[in-house]
Amino acid sequence: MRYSYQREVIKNIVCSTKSHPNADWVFSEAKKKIKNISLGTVYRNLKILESNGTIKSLHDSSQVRYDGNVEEHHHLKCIECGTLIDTDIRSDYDREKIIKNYEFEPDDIEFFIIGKCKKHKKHKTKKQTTKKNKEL
Amino acid sequence: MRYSYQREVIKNIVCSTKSHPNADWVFSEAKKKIKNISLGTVYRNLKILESNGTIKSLHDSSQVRYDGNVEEHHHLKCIECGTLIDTDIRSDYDREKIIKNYEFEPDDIEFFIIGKCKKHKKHKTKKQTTKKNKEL
DNA sequence: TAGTAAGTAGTAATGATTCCTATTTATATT
DNA sequence: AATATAAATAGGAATCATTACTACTTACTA
Repeated sequence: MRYSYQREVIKNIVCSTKSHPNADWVFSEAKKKIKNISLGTVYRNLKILESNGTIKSLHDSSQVRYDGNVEEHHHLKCIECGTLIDTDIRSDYDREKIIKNYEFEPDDIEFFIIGKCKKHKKHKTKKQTTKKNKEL
Repeated sequence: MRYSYQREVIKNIVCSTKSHPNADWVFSEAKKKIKNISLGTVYRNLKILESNGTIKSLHDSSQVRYDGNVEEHHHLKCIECGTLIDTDIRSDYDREKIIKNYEFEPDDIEFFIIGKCKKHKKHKTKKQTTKKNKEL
């Protein structure tokens, strides 16, 4: 594959944030470096970088988000604000069983815990419930 | 909520298939019963049925699919054809740890094993490799 | 049986993504 | 270094899933 400055910039943007950006955010960041970069270029290169294994894609409800952290890790997804939070949770499954029972060739997994982040959850956890809170 | 025949038909369509249909397929099935039903009605009612807990939604890369089976179960997703296959795999995580470490209120999980279904995988499993195959 | 608010049909609008094409550019070759 | 050429880009049009809008219809209430 031929070198492209645009691709280099896009890669660096995705790989230097933990914010799981979508194409549009990458586009507006890229414009800061390359004033006339086009949105199509951003989409094309994000796909290339993904098939490269340089970045990963996460399927949000209505859009694709990208992650520069390609180490296996999973996310918490807030139903209120859509925020994706990196976690260190592990998720194992019986790979051999899948191959045998479903004649399926597993390649990767996509695991989200859906719920409410600290900004949007209703109840405090027990740990946070202090005497003061109880008195209210 | 008021009764609606359209919603009833839509519910029955989703709940009587294992094909994880998208809105468009539900629409074309619904038209067989209600000739002038509108696509907007299908979308609106699918959302209502989901927030009801009557059906669940699955986020495909580019569209939303629905599942009338609301029992906890996960899916295999073929990267080649997009097919979703029901499985009996379990996926557990440490709920208390998530609550404590991330101040997150887990509500549900979304777990996909991504790979290739039997129609699209390249290699046969050991189980399927017979003497005959070896001789080819 | 009439009133009314919820639901619908039909269509326009939106938003994310892909496609198209003339132009530019990285790089291999002379 | 100059040239050829295939890959990549910019800019804009097209597509596809989904949502929004609005006048009309209908389930249910009093």
